[in-house]
Amino acid sequence: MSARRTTPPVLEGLSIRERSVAFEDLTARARIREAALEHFAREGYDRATIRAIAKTAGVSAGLLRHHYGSKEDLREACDHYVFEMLHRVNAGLLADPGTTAQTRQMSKPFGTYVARSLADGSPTVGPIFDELVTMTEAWLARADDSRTDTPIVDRRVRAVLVTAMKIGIPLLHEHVSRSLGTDMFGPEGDRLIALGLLDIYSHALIDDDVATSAAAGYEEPQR
Amino acid sequence: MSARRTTPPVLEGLSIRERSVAFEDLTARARIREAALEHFAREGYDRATIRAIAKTAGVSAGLLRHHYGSKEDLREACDHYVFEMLHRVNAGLLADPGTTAQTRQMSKPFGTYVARSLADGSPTVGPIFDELVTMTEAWLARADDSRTDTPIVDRRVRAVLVTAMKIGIPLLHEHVSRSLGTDMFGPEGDRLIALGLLDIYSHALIDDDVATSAAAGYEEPQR
DNA sequence: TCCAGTCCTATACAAACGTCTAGCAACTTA
DNA sequence: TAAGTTGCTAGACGTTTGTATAGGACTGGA
Repeated sequence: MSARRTTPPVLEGLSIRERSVAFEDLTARARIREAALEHFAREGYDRATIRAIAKTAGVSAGLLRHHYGSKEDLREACDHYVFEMLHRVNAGLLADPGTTAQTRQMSKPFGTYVARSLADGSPTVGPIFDELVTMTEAWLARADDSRTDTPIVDRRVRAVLVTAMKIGIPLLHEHVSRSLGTDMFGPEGDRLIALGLLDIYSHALIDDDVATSAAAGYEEPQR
Repeated sequence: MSARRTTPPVLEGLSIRERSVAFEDLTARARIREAALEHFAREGYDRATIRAIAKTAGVSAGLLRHHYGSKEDLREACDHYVFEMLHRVNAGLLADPGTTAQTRQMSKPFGTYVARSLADGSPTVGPIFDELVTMTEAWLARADDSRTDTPIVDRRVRAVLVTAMKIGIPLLHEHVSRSLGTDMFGPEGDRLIALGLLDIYSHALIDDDVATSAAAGYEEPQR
């Protein structure tokens, strides 16, 4: 297939479903992993079944066990895979921050998987959350520079909250899409969300004096 | 038990676990409901089992079925119960907005249940999300009044995002608590989060011009 | 006293699940 | 050619799950 390559160089060899390489051309082992990522992200770890994943991958349930051992081992393999993928995406973004919109689109399936895994309580995704918090913290540092007053709580705390909040959106994709009137993973929903987040992040949602007076009630433990 | 009543009048007859009435004094039917709320909120619908809920309630699995029919019916009963509770809390807050800190604490178990149900895809909690969005929308209206520029997206869209983000925090309570170094449902974590949210909501996180330039890339569909 | 209804337990059942074993076919290596 | 390794399927096993049924204990009214 020599069609014009639409994959940005940053994501070379990263995603599968969205790239030019066909799903059927993958090895069975890779197909199982892709199918597992899909099922885990969409249905969660518990609802997803070995047999359904195997069926999506076009193999038997026995082969899945042959390659990955157990369901828990399969999840760990997916976690490590996504972990490495996100690192590569991140490194690529640092080197070439131009193609943000496209990479956003490409890394989306990984994002939903991470979000779902975090909510499901996967034992190995904790470091990913911590890393996202650290990235947010560095991002918040810039905002704190152009700020006159002193924040009432540590930057780390705010980074944790912003990170968790951001992940909440794909976690509630069903209700977000319904309320938006369009699929939030589609191009229209994606645009709405991106613009909405930019607007929210660039404006204060409550008055400063209202916030400080409300914060006063929390400064000392309530009786 | 004639100890000083700590329950604010707003929540009269609302929560159970945190009130003076003992869990053992409830009818079996109520104990089952309370146990189900606890298990569904903590473990999610799939991981929670009929038998475990019955054991927590101190009854047999058969009695659970006798009172509630099926697991799905039990979930619906919990949904409707929480739905009504939140309405009463909301009505009470409108009538007497003074005891916000305490009511926050009291309505927290319901909040985590709603959050988990929304993420689990419960069929009957959709309206709750829509209602929360509407409340957020009214709340955003005040912020829009004291604003000079025109928002780039509809207020409804921003309300949806803010609502989903807020719910994301209890959904990721495990990682939030770990990153915070303290249980986010404890008094210390609760204070940190309340203050953190106030700080975040009362300040812009990115510069306005940066946002507008970034938004420009989304105004027209990318090629 | 009898009877009907309610509350409750114990046990059984069918389905679905993760896991395991046996075995076949193709390819590689000695 | 023989033996070993790898990729793969089919089927069975034991457990757990939601659900169903039979029956006991208690209560209130006729």
